[in-house]
Amino acid sequence: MDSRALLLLGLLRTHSQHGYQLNDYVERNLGRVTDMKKPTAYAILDRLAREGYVSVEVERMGNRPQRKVYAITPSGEALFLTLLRENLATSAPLYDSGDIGTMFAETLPASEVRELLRTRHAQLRDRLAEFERAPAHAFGLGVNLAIEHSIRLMRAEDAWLTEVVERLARET
Amino acid sequence: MDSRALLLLGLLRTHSQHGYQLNDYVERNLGRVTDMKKPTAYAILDRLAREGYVSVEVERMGNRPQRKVYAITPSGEALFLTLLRENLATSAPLYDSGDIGTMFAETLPASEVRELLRTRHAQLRDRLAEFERAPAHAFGLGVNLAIEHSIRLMRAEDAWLTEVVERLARET
DNA sequence: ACTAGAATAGTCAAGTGTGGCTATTTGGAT
DNA sequence: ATCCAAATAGCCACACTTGACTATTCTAGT
Repeated sequence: MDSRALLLLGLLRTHSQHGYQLNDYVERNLGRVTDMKKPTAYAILDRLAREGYVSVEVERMGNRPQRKVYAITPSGEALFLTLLRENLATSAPLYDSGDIGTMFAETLPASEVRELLRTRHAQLRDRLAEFERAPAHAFGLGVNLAIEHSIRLMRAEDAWLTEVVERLARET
Repeated sequence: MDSRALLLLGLLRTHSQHGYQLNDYVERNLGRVTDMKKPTAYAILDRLAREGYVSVEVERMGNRPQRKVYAITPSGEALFLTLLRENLATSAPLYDSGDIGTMFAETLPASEVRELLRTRHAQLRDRLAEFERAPAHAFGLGVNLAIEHSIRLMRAEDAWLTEVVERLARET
C-alpha cells in the first residue's frame, strides 16, 4: 500500500520528526483514518530512506537514547505530490472482512445469526457514536473530510444491518 | 486475517477441491466480496493442512499434471463454525486508503482536487453500476446479502463524493 | 529518597500477501 | 497436421505487516 508512504511523507512535509513522534501522532490523532502500526511505519521510513525520498540523521539529545530524525528530501516532496494526485484520483474497492461471514450466514439458524449480528451492530453503533461525538476542526480540514467520509460509510452499514436483522427476525 | 481461512473452509465444506479450483471459484464469483489472490489461497491451505483442519491428497488424473485435493476435516468443520460465529459477531473498522489523500487535499489547489475527485467518482460509479446490474440470486443468499452491503457502502461513498466535489466547485 | 508505572525509542522474528514465473494440456483456427 | 491462445496447476522470492520484546528516562505518589 503506498498510501502509507503518502501519509508519512505528508507528515514529514510539515516538519522533520523521528519515528516515535510520527507513530505517536498517527496513533493519537489519525486512528480514525489508518491503522498503521509502529513497526510498519519504521519499515516504510527505512525504505523511503534507502530510495532517497527522506534523509535520516541520528541525533543524541543529552543522555536520552539516540533517535533517528527523518526529513523529507526534494525528491520525496515530488513523490508526495505524485502519490497524492494518484491517491485522490483513484477509487479502490473496499472489502469488508465481515462480509465473508455474511456469505455463509445460512449455515447457522436464522435466530442465531440475528443475535450475532446484533452484537456486531452494537459495536458499530458505539464506534459511530464516538466518531460523531468527535470535535470537528480539531485537526486539518482534510482530516475532517476523511472522518465525515467514515461516518457516512458507518451510517450506511448501520442501515444495512438494521434491515438484515429485521428481515431475520421476521423469518424466525 | 482469518476471514480468509473462513472463506476457504466454507468453500471446502460444500465439497473437496484442489487449489486451482478454489481460486478459480473465488476469482470468478466472489470478486465482489474478497480480493484474495491465488498464492495467498495456497499459503492458507498449507497452514490449515499443517494444523490439521484440512487434509491433502495428491491426485493424478490421467496424464494431467498432479494436483492436491483438499478436504475439510472434522476439526476443520469445528473451526469453520467458530470462525463464522466470531466473524458474524464482530464489526471491524473499515479503513479506506483513499482517505489518506483526502487528508492532504488542501495541499493542492481546490480546482485540481475537484478534477482528481471527479476521476475517482467516475470509477466508483462504474463499479457501482456493475454491481447493481449483477443478476441477484446467481449464488447463495448470503452472497447476495454481502453484495447488497457493498452496494450500500458505494452509494454512501457516491453521495459523499458528490457533496465534496460540489463544495469544491463553489470554492473555486 | 524511592519506586512503580508511564513515556520514550526502536528492533526482531514470524506471519501474511502477491507479482511474476514455470510447465503441461486442451481447443480452435489455419 | 500444426500452432497459438487459453485453461490448468502450482510455487518462489520478495515485500509488507505486526505482536511482542528490550532498554532507558521521566514522573507522581508515598
